[in-house]
Amino acid sequence: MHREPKKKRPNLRDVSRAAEVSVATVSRVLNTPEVVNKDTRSRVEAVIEELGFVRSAAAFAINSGRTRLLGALIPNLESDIFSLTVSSIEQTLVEHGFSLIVATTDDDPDKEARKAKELVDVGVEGFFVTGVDHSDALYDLLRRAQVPAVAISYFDQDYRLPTVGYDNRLAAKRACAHLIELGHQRIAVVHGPLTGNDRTKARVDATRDALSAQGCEFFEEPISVEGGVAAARRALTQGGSLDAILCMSDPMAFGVLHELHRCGVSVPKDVSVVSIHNLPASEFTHPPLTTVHLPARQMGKRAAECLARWVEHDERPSAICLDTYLVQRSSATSIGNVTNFDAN
Amino acid sequence: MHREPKKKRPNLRDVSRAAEVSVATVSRVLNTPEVVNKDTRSRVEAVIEELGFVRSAAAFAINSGRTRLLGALIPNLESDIFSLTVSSIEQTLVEHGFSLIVATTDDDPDKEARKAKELVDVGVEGFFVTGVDHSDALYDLLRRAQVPAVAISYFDQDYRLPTVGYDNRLAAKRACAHLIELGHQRIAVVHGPLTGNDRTKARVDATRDALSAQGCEFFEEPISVEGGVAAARRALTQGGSLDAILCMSDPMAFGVLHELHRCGVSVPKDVSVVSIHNLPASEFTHPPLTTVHLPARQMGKRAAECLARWVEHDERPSAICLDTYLVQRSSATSIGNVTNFDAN
DNA sequence: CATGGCTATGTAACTGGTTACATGCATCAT
DNA sequence: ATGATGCATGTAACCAGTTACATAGCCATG
Repeated sequence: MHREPKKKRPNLRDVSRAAEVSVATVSRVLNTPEVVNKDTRSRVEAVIEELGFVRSAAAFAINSGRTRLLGALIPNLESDIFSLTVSSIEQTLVEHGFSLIVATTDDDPDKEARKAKELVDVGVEGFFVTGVDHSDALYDLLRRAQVPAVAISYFDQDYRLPTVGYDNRLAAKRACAHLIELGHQRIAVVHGPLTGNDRTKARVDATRDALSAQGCEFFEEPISVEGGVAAARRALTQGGSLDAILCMSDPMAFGVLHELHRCGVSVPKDVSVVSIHNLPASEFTHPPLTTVHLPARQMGKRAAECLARWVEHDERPSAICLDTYLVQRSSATSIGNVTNFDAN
Repeated sequence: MHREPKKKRPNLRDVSRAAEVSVATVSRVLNTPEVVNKDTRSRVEAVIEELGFVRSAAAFAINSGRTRLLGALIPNLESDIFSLTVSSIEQTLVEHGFSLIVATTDDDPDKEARKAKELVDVGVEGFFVTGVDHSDALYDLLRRAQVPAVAISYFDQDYRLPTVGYDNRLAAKRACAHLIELGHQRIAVVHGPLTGNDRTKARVDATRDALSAQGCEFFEEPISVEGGVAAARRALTQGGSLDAILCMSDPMAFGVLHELHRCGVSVPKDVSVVSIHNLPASEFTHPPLTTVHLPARQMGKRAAECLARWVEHDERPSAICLDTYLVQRSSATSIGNVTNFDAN
């Protein structure tokens, strides 16, 4: 009763009939109002208003070949790691007149390929994918559907898709360099799963190289605060004595800090903690976290601009590498007043 | 050169020609393969594969009237408050074969109406909106476009749209009741902007009622960790002596805890802190945060199910109220050993 | 052998818009 | 009076699919 009987949505023909003009004229009122006579136009507009006409997106798309839809394939939305980027992508795309479909993949290439297929099926004109490890099915789809895609969170000049991201190896190296500079020798490296996550892989690889002269042990747990707690617990018990903990991702560092505090380990006095990401929350941990800044928002913006331009003007973008830099706060300090010998 | 000349995507007619069958047969292979002869089918499938045919989403949509797209209008994605819900919505929708377009509104009803228009223009079959304060333009659009919409993060049995959420007033009352029970008298209430945010409004209203017997002062800052820091600073300086701080949202509580710690105020010994939301991070603050749990994930799931069913089976859902409950951790304690008189 | 039913396929209309081209008509210079 | 120009509008084809209906071939039944 408070909901009218839901009659069929009126279409262009209905409007043209009611306004006693041709469909072409109605279409013109919609698309190029300036070419139609003022009186006719207002009459048509009145009818459109009266009938509550809304143009069918599908019919528009079938003619223009444009859906103004882009899709983002991201591991998840629950962590700030990606929600910041997605947020930035969405805000930037609006300026270019695109809407964004989000699809989560759980870092599973097969799931990613399936979701990509669904995105194509609903008509996206382009994609964002995360990282550079993807299933053949995805590449195949991109080729067949001729849909542009840019890869984010990673930089690789030579990758088959344009990448917009940062050098994950370098980011890890910056963190390592800082720890080395501070004189740390026994370092626990806390990281997320290596399968399906090329970002983590690259960082862990670079870390292994950079810390080859130091003693370091690796602890793998899920990328989450809980994961950080678990890793810290393991590092504390089985890891013997530690100078520092290096986290490959801020959420894990939050967990590490929490667990160290709970165990009465003082940061940075007893153990230094350094991480990678510089999420907004990292400024407000106890103590504030020293971490390598990854420009998540900027990356979203740049990637969105690239893909928008690619789709609109058919200009394939070239790879973009964004800067990372260490943000020194107070969770890491020199091994300090006690034995501060350095090997070389 | 590494990118083929981008010839036009093959269509149904191209396939039918190459396979020497009619368009109807190709269409049948796509939609009801069981009715077509095995040999014919495999021949057509081979051609589809060979030509790299992908069916046009727009053409499919124009016939079926189905786009399988839903839209979510949410204030922002940067905070866990919404990203948890959106994540849950997305995961649930996949099971129903829908894709999700996200659009952020910054709690601005006009921006929301504009984005809603864009969503309709790209063809969504349904909406999620946040809260119950919206512009007339939005309601008008929903009516004209005949697009179902459910409102989340809020419960109101009598609202014009079905709501799937929780009782924000009750959530605030639970927090207040806890503080009263613990004997707190001088309470600073930290909250986000009241304009355009009905959730905050409802909570602040309920708090004002519940704490009418206590002394309480209100501090408005942006809903963010920084906002919490700013609010705590103001509360500490201009607020005189305080028993407790009640935060209307966890991110603000994180800032409050941080600032109190920085100022050497011990929680909960000197000041108790209670909040509303129970974000995943709330378990890992210092000290762990006592907060009223709002079922963000569950809400996303339920809302997604409602809207999916509404769109598919034309069953308008009725409002759903999810439970909230206090999670006691260690940021709030009885006013305790010192003067613990209660008025009634 | 005609009839009926079944299966597999084709023809053409239809979805709801856009748009190339045609037309009608007023204005203006010749 | 005549043709050129330009504006406003209409007609019908077209986009890429789906689908109602028609048809053709085959086998079984009476």
